[in-house]
Amino acid sequence: MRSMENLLRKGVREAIKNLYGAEIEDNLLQVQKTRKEFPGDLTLVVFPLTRITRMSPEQTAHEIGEFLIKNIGAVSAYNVIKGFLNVTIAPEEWASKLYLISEVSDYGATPPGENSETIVIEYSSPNTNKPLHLGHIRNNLLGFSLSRICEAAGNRVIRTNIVNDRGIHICKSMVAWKMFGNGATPESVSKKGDHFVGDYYVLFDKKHREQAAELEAAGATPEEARDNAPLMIAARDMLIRWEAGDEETVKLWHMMNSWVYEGFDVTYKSLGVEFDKIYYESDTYKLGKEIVLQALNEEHLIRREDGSVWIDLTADKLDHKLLLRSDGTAVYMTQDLGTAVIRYNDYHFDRHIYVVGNEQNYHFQVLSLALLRMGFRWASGLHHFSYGMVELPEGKMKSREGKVVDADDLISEMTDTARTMSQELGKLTGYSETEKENIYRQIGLAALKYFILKVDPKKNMTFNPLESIDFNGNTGPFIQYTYTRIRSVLKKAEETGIEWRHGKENTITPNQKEINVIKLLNDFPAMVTEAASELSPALIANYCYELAREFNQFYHDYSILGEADNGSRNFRIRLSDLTGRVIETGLWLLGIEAPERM
RNA sequence: GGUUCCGUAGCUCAGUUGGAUAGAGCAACAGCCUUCUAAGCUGUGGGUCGAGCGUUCGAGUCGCUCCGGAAUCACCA
Repeated sequence: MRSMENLLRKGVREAIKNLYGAEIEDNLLQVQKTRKEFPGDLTLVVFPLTRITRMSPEQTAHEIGEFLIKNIGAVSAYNVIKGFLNVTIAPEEWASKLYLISEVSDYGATPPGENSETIVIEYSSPNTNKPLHLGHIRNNLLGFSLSRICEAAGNRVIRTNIVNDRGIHICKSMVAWKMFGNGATPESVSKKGDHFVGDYYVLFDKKHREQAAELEAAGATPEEARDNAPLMIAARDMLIRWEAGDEETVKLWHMMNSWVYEGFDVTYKSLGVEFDKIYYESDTYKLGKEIVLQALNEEHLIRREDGSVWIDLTADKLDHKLLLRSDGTAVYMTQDLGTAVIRYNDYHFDRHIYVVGNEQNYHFQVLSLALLRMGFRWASGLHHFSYGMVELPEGKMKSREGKVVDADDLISEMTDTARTMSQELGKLTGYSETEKENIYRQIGLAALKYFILKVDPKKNMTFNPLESIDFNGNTGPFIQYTYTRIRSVLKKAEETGIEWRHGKENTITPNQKEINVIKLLNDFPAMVTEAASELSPALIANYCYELAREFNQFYHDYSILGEADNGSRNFRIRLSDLTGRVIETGLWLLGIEAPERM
């Protein structure tokens, strides 16, 4: 549509010049799509022009309309309603538009060029003490989709993950395993490694609360009880030994982390997300400390009497923020400083996008400012992609209390639902069980992914585990279904030996349903660009839905292969083919697979 | 209390730099399969866009003030 809009803009510009002898500013030239209730394709908002024309909006619109009809070939009709000039583009123009864009290879994607940016995207960032849950799913899907969208918009993208593999929370599951595990392993109890370790994290919390309750009953304050419970002492003790490099502790840490990684790999694989480079906090926190100490020497920071190191951000309306503890150990911020510097040295990125929940808005404000203050100018390219939380009807998810929607469980439930539905419909005859299972998986995941990605990332979303995610209507499977219909038509066309690609009839006058689809197809490249600049997978998701819906109407009202006129039939096949390709690309940008049949 | 974000149909969500009579899906009801896949298509009902004031020819969209919800403001990550 953009190219058509530009055509109209140019025409209006000429009209104003010829009729009123005036040049017009861009912001007064408002061209938009015509709303469905009104006849026409594009609408010029005339109100802003009346200042120049010195006539009523209606009169202005009529004069410009007349001029367009006479001078712009593509414009076939116009009408005026109030201050709106609705312009109809000749159906033949849409037809030739389709021929044009259907010949473009990788339609919608821009290859990297001179002006391409290098963008590092960090997402996922799990803790290695518990399995992934629905919140992580949102993070992973957003991050992965963003990476593909940025790539399609012509950027070089590096997908990274920072694994939070050290700290007191990791030690908690280690302590619990050591004390209550009796040497069990994921293999010995046949449990996925991340779930296995996560169970000990939950167990730690349970036992710790029991101990704290005992201490409280014996007269301790709640804080004392929490801090002095034997398990908590053991965890802190283990952290100190870990930082000191104690051999036995480090060995245990390696072993338990490797269990978790094996589990994560399975989940990442079934979610279909990937990374180019994985960073570990245990590798980056030391550099963070060095950077802070160096900046301290250069007088960017403040050292208090107790030895702790701070940055003063009151000038930026923030607070004083701790960068190193009084005992010299690192905090969360310290390691993020280190990670950012390592990444810049690795990739010299133009932009660095952190896909992290909105609970950490403050943290990332501080991170950028702190780096800038320390003289790292590239830190202006840091961007916190802040997304909303996924909540349960009863509130926030809590791993420690086991109140979570587990990622693996949810994925397999989605597959189960897809299997049940598909078997009821019974359309997969001729496929092997393996092929069928793969399709169930694709459909189930599509439902889940679309459900999450269609929502504006900024907004918190509620997930009710009791209400299943839909497979009909505005859903991922609906879009996939449209794709399979198209594939089915194209396959049949091929089997029948129709050579539709050679047809380039210029005599086609498309009907309204066809035009509606072409308009949307024509929008696709602009949608990808916009989704990249807005960082919004939701734009792509909603676009795909709209396209699928529009195509289904066309599909319902007209026969494609049954069309008697060969030119018209070939045109419809071409339309279907491009729609299929755009849907496939659109879904790909969302990380959703497009099955041939379902 | 400070800062940031959110509030649109019973539910889940769209709504482009301000533009026309605020749109989808789910749920409810009524239709459409001897024709390319009915996970589809068509129709009906459902709204003081949290409230008010302001800016404007024009406000769901911008500004201000309230109301409601969330996050954050740790020598936790």
